[in-house]
Amino acid sequence: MTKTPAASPPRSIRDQGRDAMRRAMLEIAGQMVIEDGVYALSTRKLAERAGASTTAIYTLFGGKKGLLEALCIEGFERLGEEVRAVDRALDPLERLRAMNRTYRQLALEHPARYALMFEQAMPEQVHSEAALEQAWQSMHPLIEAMRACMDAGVIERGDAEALAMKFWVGAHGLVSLELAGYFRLQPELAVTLHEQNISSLNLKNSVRS
Amino acid sequence: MTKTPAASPPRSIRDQGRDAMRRAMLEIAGQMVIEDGVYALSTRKLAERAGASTTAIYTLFGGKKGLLEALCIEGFERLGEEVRAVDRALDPLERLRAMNRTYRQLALEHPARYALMFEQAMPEQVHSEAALEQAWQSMHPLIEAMRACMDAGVIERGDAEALAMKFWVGAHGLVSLELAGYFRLQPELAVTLHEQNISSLNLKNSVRS
DNA sequence: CTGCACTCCGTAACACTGTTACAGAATCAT
DNA sequence: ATGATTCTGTAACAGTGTTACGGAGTGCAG
Repeated sequence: MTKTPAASPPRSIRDQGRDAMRRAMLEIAGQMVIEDGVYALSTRKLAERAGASTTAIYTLFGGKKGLLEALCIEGFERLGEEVRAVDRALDPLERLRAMNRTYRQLALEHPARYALMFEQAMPEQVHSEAALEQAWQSMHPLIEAMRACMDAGVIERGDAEALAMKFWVGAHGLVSLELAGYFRLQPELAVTLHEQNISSLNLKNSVRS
Repeated sequence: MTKTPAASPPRSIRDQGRDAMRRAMLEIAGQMVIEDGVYALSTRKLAERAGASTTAIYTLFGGKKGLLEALCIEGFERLGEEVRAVDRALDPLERLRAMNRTYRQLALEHPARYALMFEQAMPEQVHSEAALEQAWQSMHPLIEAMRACMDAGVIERGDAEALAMKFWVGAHGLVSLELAGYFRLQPELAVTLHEQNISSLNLKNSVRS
């Protein structure tokens, strides 16, 4: 029940309006989260700003949980895009570093959105299969960059996916602690540890940029 | 204003009762969080279960934020104790592994408490200096174990604190993602990555347990 | 174009939440 | 014992997510 559509392309006029409304609400909701945090996002305020009623949220998203899940998926889409958009002309290893910076920057810029994606911000919210799939998708550019490094000979050949995963876990751990405030007293330590996280990939020696 | 005491030992009868009440409420609140999640912890329900009124929470903790912060600090205390209690007779490296397992197990056992400690579960909740200090304290046994490994010659000598930090960041990243459900599809991957996290410390070769 | 079936939306309500003003009770210092 | 002070319970306020219920709008047959 309350299954979110978006499966087939919109046909009727109603569905067009419905889809537009969905997009608009998602946009506004995203803004609200970014500006004032997850807890500033209430069904009533969102409905008011969108010129709709709270009921719409239930028909469009199936409640607040569904809304948050949609926001989560959207967040991963954007993350994937941003990471993928990192300059392809860069040196492979440098590109990896740039991706790392992008990842961290995105998280620090919009902590609330990051929290929405990586923590279960709501009661018993379990990330849906769709969200997990999108998260996996957003990691593909990283795997690609890892392969490029291997091809270029700056990283020892091996399982690119596993290595990307390891790298991602490290970066996430750092960002997560940084967002929670645990590097507040020594901000530059975070940067150092990020660099270490890159170094801990099987870098072939004599490579320094 | 509303500064939480606990600085000097309780003197008057009032303060004794006050302190007992504080402990009791903290205990109950902890149970509620562990059993039904952070969002099941409401000032009203807590007051009811403790046989008090919501107002007490404000005089004892300074509101819900203060209550959560107290829970957070308590969580770090317990974490520190559990990690410190890992069998000292073990092989140093094995002890490190055991600490890792304890850490992960504690997190998986009480995810809500872990989230409380490492994510900002409430609106604009910023971990207080006291909480950060307690978090740092809870890491000391790990540093100690790291030094033991260096003394035993299984890990290359170096900055034990920095290495412990690196190790902790990796473990936290893994646990955090696991709690968020990102290893749901491949549970044993988490274990593998934890093992990798240990291996990525500067292990001297030919050491395998 | 007319009816009919249907789906959606707004109003208003319900049961909650955190927080606090106010007055009464309990405790402390004198 | 008296006065000052501090705490506590009641009740209220403003805000939350959610939903039952009618009315409005759309899409499809005739």
